[in-house]
This record gives sequence, structure tokens and C-alpha cells, in this order.
Amino acid sequence: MTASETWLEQLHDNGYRITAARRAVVHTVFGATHALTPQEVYDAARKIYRALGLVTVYRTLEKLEELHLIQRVHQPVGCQAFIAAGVGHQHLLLCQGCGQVEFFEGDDLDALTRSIARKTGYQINEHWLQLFGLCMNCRS
Amino acid sequence: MTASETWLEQLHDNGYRITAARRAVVHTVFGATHALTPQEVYDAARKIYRALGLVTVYRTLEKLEELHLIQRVHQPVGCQAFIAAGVGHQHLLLCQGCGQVEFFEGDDLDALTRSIARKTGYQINEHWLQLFGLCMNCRS
DNA sequence: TTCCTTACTGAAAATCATTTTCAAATAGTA
DNA sequence: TACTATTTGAAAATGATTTTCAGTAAGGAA
Repeated sequence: MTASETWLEQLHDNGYRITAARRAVVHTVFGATHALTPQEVYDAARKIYRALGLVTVYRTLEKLEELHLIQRVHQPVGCQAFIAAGVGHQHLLLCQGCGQVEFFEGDDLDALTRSIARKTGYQINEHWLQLFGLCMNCRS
Repeated sequence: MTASETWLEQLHDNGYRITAARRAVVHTVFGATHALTPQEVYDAARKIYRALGLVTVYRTLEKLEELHLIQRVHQPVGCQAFIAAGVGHQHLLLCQGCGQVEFFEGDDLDALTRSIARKTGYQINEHWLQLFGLCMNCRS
């Protein structure tokens, strides 16, 4: 069983059927090291399953997002791309050169959020943190 | 001089002309306490200047963003809304109830970014941090 | 295994946001 | 006041996403 099949399992466990189209989309997105737009998923997945339609890509991405298997990536250039979601509380680190996405964890923003909560009177529920930089390859 | 006129001045200083349409858009966005989509700006600004066209809203927002007077706000529901930009290095705090936007500063992520840089080999150039919660009003 | 129901499919059409085109209007300098 | 380049709004064009629909096929039931 390849790792991407755990996604197919999850789809199945949630009452969705496993089809050739979904296999192709899942395989494509699961293996990606950078965020892919629906069109990019379509282009790549059609190399695996020629008859795939773009509409099915949209519909499959929607389901994968609903199951928290993928997540939308917000970037200055746009917010339509998706990447496999990290497990647990993770944040993104994006390479401005090649677009590669890495996850990291271990941010401790408790002190910060407590301080902001005190200053503003807000009850803070969530945070988005994302770092941008250059990966090892793109630095040189 | 109302405060929003500093934006008009900036437009003028950068070679753009001051028109009734731009006045209406600037006044609308400058005074907003939550992020507005182009359509929302259009609806509100047309109360000031009836003949305004939606296209002009898009074009004016583009210029204001270019001059860093406004910034795009990324939210789970979408990323098309704009708010007056903060001065200096500031981050956003969004109320999940009413949509109100506040700025805060004084995040110290140096320790974090250094640690991530060491672990990943990335050269980190920038970060996006955004907090979500409930404002004083919406808490009660 | 075969059957049957229902979910899924791709194509085409519809929708929605945004951008481009264009001729008329006008800001603001000369 | 006159002039010229910028700006305008409307309409058309574009591009992304969603909906519709009739045919297909997954996968549980028999």
C-alpha cells in the first residue's frame, strides 16, 4: 500500500467511492512538494488518468479539504493552491524561489497572544503563521 | 483636512489625479473598521458618488495597494477584501464575530525564525501572522 | 458472481469576479 | 482659458469556479 492510499481509505470510510479519477488526483496531490492549483493538479493527474475532467479535480479537492487531508495555501500571488495538510498544529514555510513547502511546529505564541488579548480585550482563538524565505537549494 | 485626504495627497504626489470617484473610494475604505471587498466598497461609495463604476473601484484599490495605503486581508472565507494598512510592521487581529479588524505590533518572532532557520536550512525573509478571535462586543 | 441503487463522471452551460477595450469626460498644468 | 494625458463608466472579454445533466460505474446486497 502506497502512503497515498490512506487518503483513499479515508475517502471510503467517509462514504465516498474510490474511482480512477480520484486515485489520480489523490496520488498527484499527496506526492507534491509544492502547492498545486486545480489546473496544475489537472495537468499532472491527467498523465496518470487521461480521461480526467477538471470539474472532478475541483470536486475531489473539495472533499479532501473537507476531510482535512489537504489545505489551501495563501501566498502573495494567490490563494487557490493546495498542499497535503500537516498533522497536528503545524505552520508553513514557503520557499520564495522554487515554491517548495515545508511544515514546522513548535511555535510558542502563548505569551504573545496573552499579551495581545490583554491589550485589545479580544478572546483569541486561532492564529495563522507562515514564514517565507529561501530553501537551501535556492539560497546558493 | 480630514484624515483620508492624506491618501488623496499621496495619490496626487504619485502623479495620479484626484477625481470624485477616487474621493468616494478613498473615503469609504479609509473609514472602514472591517475589510471590504470591491463590491462592498462599490456599494458603500456609491452612496457618496452615485455615478461611480465598479471598474473604477478595482482600479483605485489597485493604486492604493500599490502605494501601500491599503492591504489585502486573507480570511478563511476569502482573500478579496481590503483594509487600511497599518504603519510599520504590524499584524492583524480579526474578530470572527463581526469581522472587525485591529492591528497589533510587537511580535517577537526572532527566536522562532532563528530556530526554524537552523532546523530547515532556510533563509527566512518574511512572516505572516494573523490572529483570530472575538472582540470585546462579540464575546458577551 | 450478478444485480441494482446511488454516487460519480466529463462535457457543456451558467455564473461570478476581474480585466480589457473604447470613446467620452475631465483634472490640472501651461 | 485651452490643451492633453489621464481617468471614466459601460460593455465586452476573460478566467476561474460551479451547476446541470444524461450516461457510467462503484460497491453493497442477494
